[in-house]
Amino acid sequence: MDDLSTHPDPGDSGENSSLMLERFLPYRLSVLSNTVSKGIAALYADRFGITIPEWRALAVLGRFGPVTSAEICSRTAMDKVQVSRAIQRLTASGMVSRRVDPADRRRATIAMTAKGRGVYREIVPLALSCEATLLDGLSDKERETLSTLLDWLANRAGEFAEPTDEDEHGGMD
Amino acid sequence: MDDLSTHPDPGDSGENSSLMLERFLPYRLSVLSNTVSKGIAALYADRFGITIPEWRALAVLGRFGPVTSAEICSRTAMDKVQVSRAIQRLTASGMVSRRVDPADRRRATIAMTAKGRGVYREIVPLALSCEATLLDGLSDKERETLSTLLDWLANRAGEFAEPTDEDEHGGMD
DNA sequence: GGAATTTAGTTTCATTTGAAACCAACTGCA
DNA sequence: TGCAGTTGGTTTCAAATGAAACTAAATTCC
Repeated sequence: MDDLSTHPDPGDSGENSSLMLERFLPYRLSVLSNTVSKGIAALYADRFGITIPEWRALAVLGRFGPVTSAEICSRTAMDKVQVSRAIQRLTASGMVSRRVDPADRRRATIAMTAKGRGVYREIVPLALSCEATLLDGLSDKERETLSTLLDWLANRAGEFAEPTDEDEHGGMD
Repeated sequence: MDDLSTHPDPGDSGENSSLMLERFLPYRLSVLSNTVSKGIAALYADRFGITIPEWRALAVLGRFGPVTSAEICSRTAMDKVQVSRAIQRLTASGMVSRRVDPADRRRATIAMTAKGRGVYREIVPLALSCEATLLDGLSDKERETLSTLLDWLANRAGEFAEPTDEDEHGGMD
């Protein structure tokens, strides 16, 4: 009874005429993701005064060290405007510093400050414990299955989001 | 290699010091959900000129017939402002009609118009086919597992989103 | 060398969103 | 009655967002 079929009544004459929103995969993903994101956003906001885009940028910096905005873009699935604004805020709050690359003066290298590293080191365990809470009670096997399924969906979604290109003029951004 | 552990290096001295964003569950959910939602939103927008909140409202109306705004809220996980605006747009585009309940003149009953029903009947199969595309290639067993896991996560997320009440003054809305 | 193009990142502007205030109608209940 | 809450739903206002325009630097191609 816990399946993924989205029809209310099985004896539903041939063509699909109704739909159970609450079983509809895109809807469920959206609600789940929003619930999780809001919870986490609230946590980050009132404990560290940062938003999710800022956290994502920090996460990249924490793992890969000083990088350019462009690298943050590609590693966080955020667009360049979001990243630009996140960096602005992080700079304003003294978590990161920007220094123009002398070799290519359009680029700037973003690095965490001591303060940024401090916050980062505080957030990481918190983030991990959120994740752990979410997963608590699932076996390793189940977690692996979940992970595999999510990757699967992400791939499929990626495909059908970009309409195979070819008729579309440019790329995305 | 496709597990859900979010650490980069296993030999990571005791306390968690780094995190792989791209394996972090909340992040993955967010990216996945956004990809799916954007794809669908684009589809609905240029084929029917409606947004996702409007689609959700139609989905409820299509399955449960005339209902109040409040019922749309509770069945779509949208808040009353979103619903109010969705109904406004749907009314403007002639998809639904509102009639004030004479018994309680604050309430209004929302019903689909013939036009709304037409659109609804067109969207449903399209929505289902999107979902089918996403799931295409998964066995029934896998789909069921996915569904179960999503429900699980949704429950856990629901818990940790509302901080057990008790210290929080009001509820949420 | 220098005009035309591309690239990195920011800013502008119009729209979307959310929270809180609000309004109007209903429900106690004194 | 009649006035202190509630409740259903809308409006207002400020902040978040996204698309497109823009700036400045680098690169390409004559």
